[in-house]
Amino acid sequence: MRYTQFLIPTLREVPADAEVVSHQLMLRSGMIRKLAAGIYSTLPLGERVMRKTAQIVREEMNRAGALELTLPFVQPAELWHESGRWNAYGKELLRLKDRNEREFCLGPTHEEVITDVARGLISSYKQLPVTLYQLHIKFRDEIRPRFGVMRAREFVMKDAYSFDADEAAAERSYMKMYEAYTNIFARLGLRFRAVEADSGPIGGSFSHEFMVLADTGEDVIVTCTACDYAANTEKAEIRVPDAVEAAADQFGALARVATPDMRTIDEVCSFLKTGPASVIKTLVFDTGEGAVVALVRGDHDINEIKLKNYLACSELALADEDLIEKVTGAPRGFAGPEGLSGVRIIADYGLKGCFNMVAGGNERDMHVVNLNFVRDFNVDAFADIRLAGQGDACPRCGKPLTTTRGIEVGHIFKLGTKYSTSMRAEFLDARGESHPMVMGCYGIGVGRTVAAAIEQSHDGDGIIFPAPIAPFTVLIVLVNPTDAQQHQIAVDLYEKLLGHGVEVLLDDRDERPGIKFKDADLIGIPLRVTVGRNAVKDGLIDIKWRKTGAQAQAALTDAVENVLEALPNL
RNA sequence: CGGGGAGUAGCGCAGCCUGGUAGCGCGCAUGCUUCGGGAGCAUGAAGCCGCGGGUUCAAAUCCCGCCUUCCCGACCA
Repeated sequence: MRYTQFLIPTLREVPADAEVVSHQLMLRSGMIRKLAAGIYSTLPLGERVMRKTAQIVREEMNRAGALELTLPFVQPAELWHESGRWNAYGKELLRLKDRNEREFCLGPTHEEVITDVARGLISSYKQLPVTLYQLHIKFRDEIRPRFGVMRAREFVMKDAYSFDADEAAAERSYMKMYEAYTNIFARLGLRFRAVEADSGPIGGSFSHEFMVLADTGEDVIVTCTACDYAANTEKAEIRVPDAVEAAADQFGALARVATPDMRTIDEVCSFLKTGPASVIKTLVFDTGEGAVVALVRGDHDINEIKLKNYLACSELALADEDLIEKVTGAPRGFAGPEGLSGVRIIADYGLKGCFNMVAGGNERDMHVVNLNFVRDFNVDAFADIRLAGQGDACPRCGKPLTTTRGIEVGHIFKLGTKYSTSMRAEFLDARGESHPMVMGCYGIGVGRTVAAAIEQSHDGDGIIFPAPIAPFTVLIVLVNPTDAQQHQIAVDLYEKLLGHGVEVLLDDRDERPGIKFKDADLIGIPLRVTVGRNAVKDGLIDIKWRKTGAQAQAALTDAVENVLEALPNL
């Protein structure tokens, strides 16, 4: 491709509304342009990157035996009523009506449609297993789109769905996808990690997220320093500590102290000259069907997902001021476990064995000190309800966990029969009995993967594309296109490389060299070849590696060979 | 939805407080010079000052309402 015949509208300045690096660089390099919040056009350069990424995904899905198809983007409400998600999905589902007032939605995911397809086509165990996938657009009306294509409302996704005759077979399909995903992200040249994840409202027995490791990631993941345990903090378990019950003779005398206007753990701690580990954080939650009180140590954070799973409730939110007051008799900031009645109290394991604690006094401007379990208050249960973090014990081996940040680029779920049951997607087994198909679903955000790659691989000058997804492999900078000799040399090289099947971009613009070099760095093509006065004078070209900054000179006569040799190691 | 910013040329911004012919830098077009890391000079095109209402002789500027957008939070495969 000749630069003058392509369209790469690079920006010198950083667009004001781009915060994260990948977003800035995708705008500056001319890959994307914003149309509306969370809605982007993909420009020719970005399109090449997206397609390369998608193609790798496609190849690995095919290799795993999955079959590509395309499902409708606009979906009738009836299907969503069948699965029960028309009401359950919330405002993220963009609903619309056609000219006859029939209700539709834009597909945020395609379980309903694929299940409908499967029940129409599959009727016998002989047709199973089958995994179907597509690469196309999703729309989710996110509460807050942000970070460019990382959290867009409209985005390209690969979504796959497996159908099996039984649990064991479904697990094999799941493992196949797990392997395919591992291959995909490895081929894309990303540093990533598969982690155990919460399966969320979709349900199902287990789930893994594929995380690209990057400091700017939205998700925090914990990994074990000793074994291979890794999980999203939403899910990460904490080993139940060996409880050492405090002896009663260590208990101090329970006392109430005035703590005027001190509502936060920090305020109370500095006032009472103690540390947050000696405080019981008392949180009131609204489950929609009554309040629940959760207790965690002051230096710990509640994990609402764990609490929600433990309580097995469908809704869970921090209580508002009114409910707090109803439950504790005090305004926010003075809740404590002592003297509460008529409400379930769940305490985190981290509080086991703690004694002489500080907690709210359930009265305005009052806290209690030397509060002790059993003597002063009781709980309904101890459970693992806090967020795992640096130094917590690994649930598998007990060694310390460490935290890193990641960007979720893929997620695989074992769905079970949730959709096949509600939508009656059934097949006949060898004995003629009817069963719901056992399903799995598997997603990869293509745009997000590209953004994650950039997030993970860039420098102050611009993008450093991993070679497998680079829009071009080689960029020839023709320093002075008005010099006929230079021009001829560059075009010769360009055509020879094209002849070898190399994806080459020839920068034949009549621009100053500085502009060309800056743009070259910005758009991040792995290998740069400079044809300038040295080529005319001495028959030499310069080769520069974008990733390492390494440079080499080559004789014109060996140029093609030298470039070809460099390609496998990009 | 709560809190906080911002909407003025393609991009980045000033002007607004104190009302009076809409500016700067980059980019774009043309010409000359230049040409191995974002050149110089000259000339030029380009604006519904987010939208609607109000105050005023006069509104980018003051007042009211709305929209959009970004950030933090809540939420979220």
